[in-house]
Amino acid sequence: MPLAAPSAETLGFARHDHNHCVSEALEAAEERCADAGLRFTPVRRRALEILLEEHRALGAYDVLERLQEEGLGAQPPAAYRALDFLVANGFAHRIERLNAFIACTQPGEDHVPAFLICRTCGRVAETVAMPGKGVIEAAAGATGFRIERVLVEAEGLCADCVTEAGR
Amino acid sequence: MPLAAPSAETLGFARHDHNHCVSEALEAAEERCADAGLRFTPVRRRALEILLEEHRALGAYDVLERLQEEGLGAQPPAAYRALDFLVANGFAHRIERLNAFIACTQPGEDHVPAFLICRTCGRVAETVAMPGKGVIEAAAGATGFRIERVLVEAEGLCADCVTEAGR
DNA sequence: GCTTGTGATGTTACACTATACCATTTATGA
DNA sequence: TCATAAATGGTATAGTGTAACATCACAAGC
Repeated sequence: MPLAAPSAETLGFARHDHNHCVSEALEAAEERCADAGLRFTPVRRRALEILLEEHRALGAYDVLERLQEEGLGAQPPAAYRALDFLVANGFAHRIERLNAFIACTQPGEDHVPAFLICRTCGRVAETVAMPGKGVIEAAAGATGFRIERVLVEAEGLCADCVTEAGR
Repeated sequence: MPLAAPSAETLGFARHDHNHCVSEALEAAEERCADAGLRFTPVRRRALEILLEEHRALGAYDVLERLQEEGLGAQPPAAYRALDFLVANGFAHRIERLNAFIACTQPGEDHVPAFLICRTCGRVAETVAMPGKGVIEAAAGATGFRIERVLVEAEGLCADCVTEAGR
């Protein structure tokens, strides 16, 4: 990520103050866990921080590797447990297409997340599936299917990579 | 699948003549391959047939197991190659949520498939994401992201399992 | 303070999913 | 018929995920 200003990186695909974005998200998570009576343990906190550090999806083993460097859990279950906690409580999402995880950019709000995955640079942006579940609800309703969770993932090229490819 | 009539099963979640549904799909595939100059080899044909036999998503190793029984390829690559061919040419879809494959119920037509996955009985129905890619296009457009493929998968309970659970 | 129960963590071992790589065969067109 | 590309056969291994059990830490109640 070649950028001039040290603290300006890309959120999803838009510029923003990343340091601030990370610390703020961590504090918010801390607070929400306290309110909800959830234990925001060191491994969980660090796992979230690792995910927040980049707007890419990281594999469980990528996260594990970094946790290991700091003596926080050495085996796969450690990473999976922390990640499962984050996903279950809305602090992170699992990107099925990539078998990977990414920090949620709008935790706390109840939403149907949708992801834009750049197949070239690997960056991922989270947005919201516009009409919510509406997309598929009609079809589901007709057959009596009760939707509990919807997963929307789009694959393609981000603006930067489109430009790159156009040259 | 406890059903009275032998040839009536469930397409997605709706009743239909399954034998007919299988043979028709196979013939259609045969024809489309001939037209497109694709080679519909025995392994590929049989792999599609295996998928068509049930309206569930089968793992690559499930398919492999059945292929082995008939001497059509013994190693994982055999199954993955056949499945990749089917997916690449629109005869089947990959369900990311399940790391599994399912026969396409509307081959030939250009569509954005959406799946209803019952988390209890494992059956999967294919429908169409109503406003097509529209769901996510707005957000994508704003950031200059160029969508190439959209994946929509809903998880929940099918009508039968809702009834079951309600008891 | 002690106990006790619950949830979190540590650890081993293994199951499942997927692909890189190279050899061989088969079909197709020049 | 030969050259080429595509398909298949096969080995080995990489990558992803979890079951099962032991242990530990913490908070609630005695």
